[in-house]
Amino acid sequence: MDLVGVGPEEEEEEDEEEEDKMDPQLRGAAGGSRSAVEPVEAGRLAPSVHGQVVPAGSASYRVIVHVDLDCFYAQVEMISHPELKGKPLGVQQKYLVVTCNYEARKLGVKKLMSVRDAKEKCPQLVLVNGEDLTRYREISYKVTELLEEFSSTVERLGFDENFVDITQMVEKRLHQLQSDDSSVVAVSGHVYNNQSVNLNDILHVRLLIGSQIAAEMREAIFNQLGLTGCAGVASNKLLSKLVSGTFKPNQQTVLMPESCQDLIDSLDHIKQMPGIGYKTTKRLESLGINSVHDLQTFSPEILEKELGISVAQRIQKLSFGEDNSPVTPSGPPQSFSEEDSFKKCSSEVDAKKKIEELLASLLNRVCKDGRKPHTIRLIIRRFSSDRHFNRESRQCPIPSHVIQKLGTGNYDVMTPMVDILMKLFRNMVNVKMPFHLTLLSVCFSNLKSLPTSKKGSIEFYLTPSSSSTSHSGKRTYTITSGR
DNA sequence: TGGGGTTAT
DNA sequence: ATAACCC
Repeated sequence: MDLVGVGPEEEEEEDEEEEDKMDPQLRGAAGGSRSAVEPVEAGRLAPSVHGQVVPAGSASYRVIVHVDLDCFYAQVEMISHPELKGKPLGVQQKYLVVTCNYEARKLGVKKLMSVRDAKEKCPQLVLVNGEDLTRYREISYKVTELLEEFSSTVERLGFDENFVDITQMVEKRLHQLQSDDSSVVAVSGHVYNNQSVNLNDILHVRLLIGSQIAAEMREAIFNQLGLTGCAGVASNKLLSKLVSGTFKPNQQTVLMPESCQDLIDSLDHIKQMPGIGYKTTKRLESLGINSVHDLQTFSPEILEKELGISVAQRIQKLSFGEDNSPVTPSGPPQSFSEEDSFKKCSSEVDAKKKIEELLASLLNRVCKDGRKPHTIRLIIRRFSSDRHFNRESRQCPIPSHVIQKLGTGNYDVMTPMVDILMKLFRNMVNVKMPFHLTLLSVCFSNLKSLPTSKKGSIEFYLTPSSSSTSHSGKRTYTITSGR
């Protein structure tokens, strides 16, 4: 029989339900007798797939996985403070609970709830301060680096999400399967909509292999870093992201192409479509567009006139589940920033103190990175009833003599930097008039690697010998006087 | 609403 | 420099 389904009679779903009720942290702490990921359920690869040649057009068919860590900050805090495990835990920034563990969610705490509301809902809630992102950032990059071992094409989205393009890895495994006669194909985790899987369909087989790779990724993240998360496997970023959230904590889901329409129909408002933000939602609503179906069927011409051709075409494609944007490798960060918000800052002296704090942390970070920033920016938020839209910034190049001093602990780099920042400050804020700021932020950008030229390094004075590589793989050199 | 990030204009 | 998007 060529059709191999993932039927409800197979025990996968029941297994998932039990896992859902378990605390992933407790399970991890219990001695690791269980895997972090769901069991695999196997079916024989259809004979017809064995000899199947990869169709020419399928080069454009990608396999993307979206990995989404469960309540990331709360997980990091529970790893740092194991005594908090099992208790309802919230991570606090100023007077907000920015995220919380599942114990707290069961008791009614939501993300971005005010501390007052959260304590009211859940008096036993334990709160830890999460304003210092250092540990979160470190662990976040460890996750990305782990995923980069699977495929170098990893794109970060925030601290807790990654997209990985595994098309090539899937192709490789597919060829192995096709040349190996005893091959067996299994799905790992859920199939969206419980759709039956057709092992004669090469796209289905690719996605199943993708589900296995996703399981391996989650297993590696759990084993090496002690973190649990969800994964979604699909043919593009949009769909992989949407499908990763369908079974929630610590589970994974694969989307077969036939269920694409059902997945996007499951959104009950355009606001939930990644890529359609606050502003665009407001403008779409004013056009009477509220549902994904509204957007699908709306006149493209009118939409283009209203939003511009770029946004209009992009979001209308999104409404059909189409997203051709590539997974763009994030690499090292493009900028470093530190910010602090507060009730009130209304004097230049006060601002200078806060700016010095932000700068000191930033210099530390930039020193560890090794690259040098060539641009510095100061961002402020003035007191206003409209909290959202109200940031201003000034930036300028960092003078080269200051750049040179970065990373060398010898000279004081604080003083010239603070001078620059205070000039930017006075450029934005008339300090002779009363002012009321509620946020200050300093950002380093335009990061450049140290001069890659060998000039000044020992290699500049050496020249590769004619038999340029030895058996050990090391270069051999003869001494020259420099070039 | 926090404390971050990105790309496009 | 700002505006939009993401978490």
